Amino acid sequence: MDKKTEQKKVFLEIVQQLRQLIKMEKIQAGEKLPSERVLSERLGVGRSSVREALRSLELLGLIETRHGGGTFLASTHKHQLVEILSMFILEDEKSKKDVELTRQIHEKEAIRVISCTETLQTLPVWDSFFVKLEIEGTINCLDVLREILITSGNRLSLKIWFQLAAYDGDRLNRNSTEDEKLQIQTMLKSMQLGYEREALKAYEQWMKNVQSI
Amino acid sequence: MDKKTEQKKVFLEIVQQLRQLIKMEKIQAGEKLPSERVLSERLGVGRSSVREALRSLELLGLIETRHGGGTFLASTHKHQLVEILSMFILEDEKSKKDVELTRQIHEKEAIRVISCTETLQTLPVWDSFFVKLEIEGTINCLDVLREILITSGNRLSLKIWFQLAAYDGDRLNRNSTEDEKLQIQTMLKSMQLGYEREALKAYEQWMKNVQSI
DNA sequence: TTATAAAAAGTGGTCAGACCACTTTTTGAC
DNA sequence: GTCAAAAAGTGGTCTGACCACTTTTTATAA
Repeated sequence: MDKKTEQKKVFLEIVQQLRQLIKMEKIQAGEKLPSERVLSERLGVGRSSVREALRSLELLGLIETRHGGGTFLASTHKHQLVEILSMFILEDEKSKKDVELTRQIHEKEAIRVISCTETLQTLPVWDSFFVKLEIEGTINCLDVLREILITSGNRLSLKIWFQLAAYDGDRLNRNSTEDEKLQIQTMLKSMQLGYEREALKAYEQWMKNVQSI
Repeated sequence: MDKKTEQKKVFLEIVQQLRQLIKMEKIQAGEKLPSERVLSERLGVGRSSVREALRSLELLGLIETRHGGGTFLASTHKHQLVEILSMFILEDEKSKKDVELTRQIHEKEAIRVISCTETLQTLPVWDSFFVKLEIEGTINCLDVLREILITSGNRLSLKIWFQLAAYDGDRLNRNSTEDEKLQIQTMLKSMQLGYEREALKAYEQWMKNVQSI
């Protein structure tokens, strides 16, 4: 017998089933979920149990509920989560640092991958960043990193990065400063030319800059 | 008026109040919380509302509940946020290759960190691995990697690695072959001496070996 | 026909009560 | 003093009810 699953909490199973349902019905971000009453009937459980599962997911920011409107699959998981986490979990600096370091682990690896792959180096998107930097003089830091992660091609790493950026990326979701402009340009140019170590060096300089903000 | 807060979700306020209560009563990790019925009375809300808040905190791993026993404040850092998120992330990410690559991202970074930190290089655990390899001629691959991840000191990275290893690490949870013995020894020795690149090279050779198994 | 307001239906928010399963505490017989 | 039975305490779940709010439908007036 599978003793590990047979004693699982029921409301956790509901969470699982909800995940399955979302997958089966191909519910996209922002779209509506079945109502609580419908869910309780379809899953064969009481409405209160459904609500316990939904409230958990809401606290995680995975769904959004509108009084009288319905329940919706969240487009961006962030809202209360950061608040709750900082309230209970991320109280000590060590945890915050770990989130930042782990996010950077994925960013550095993406830079390495791109610097070692010619087909990724020559993508037009990097040039478009240069153009934007020259014309507007600045660029959204998070946009640059997101593009790097996307380009690197590891979708799982990208998903993890999204989660980490949701906690830690506030300092990055802004336009770059004058100092950063140079570091970003150096990093992108090195990446394009396949200079892995130079790209990483410029990235680390950039991140030092970010820390002081 | 503070219109932003006056319309907040009630169950979120209960979460807040619970936190206050924990602080006020100086409830330590592992200690018991008031029962659901008592809480609903003290907070002036229905028991189901209390439960919705408690279930949310349980999903985050901040509290533990024992059927018939009570609700207890979880010991710190036992939160299963990563586990929950990985449930949602890994569920629809079927690419085994991405899981493997991402797991290796974390392993490589851990090797880098140790190779650059003298206090980590000189830990006796590495020597114990050498002794075990010489006496028994083999060692559990997963044990070596786990120790590396633990030693690197990034608890979040470690948590993510555990999840990835649970999906992908079956091939690693075994004793090393004769070929691998050399690669592991080279990797560990290079790490001890601070030879980052050599350690990574040996690691990558090792992983190539793993793939063919 | 179109526009608008009223009514109805749908949905989340909350509460109260009931019953079950399990654990802890108390009781009482030995 | 021991130990088993009974009682009390507690979490787990379901049902039904009512409220507040939103969306849809319907009815009325322009």
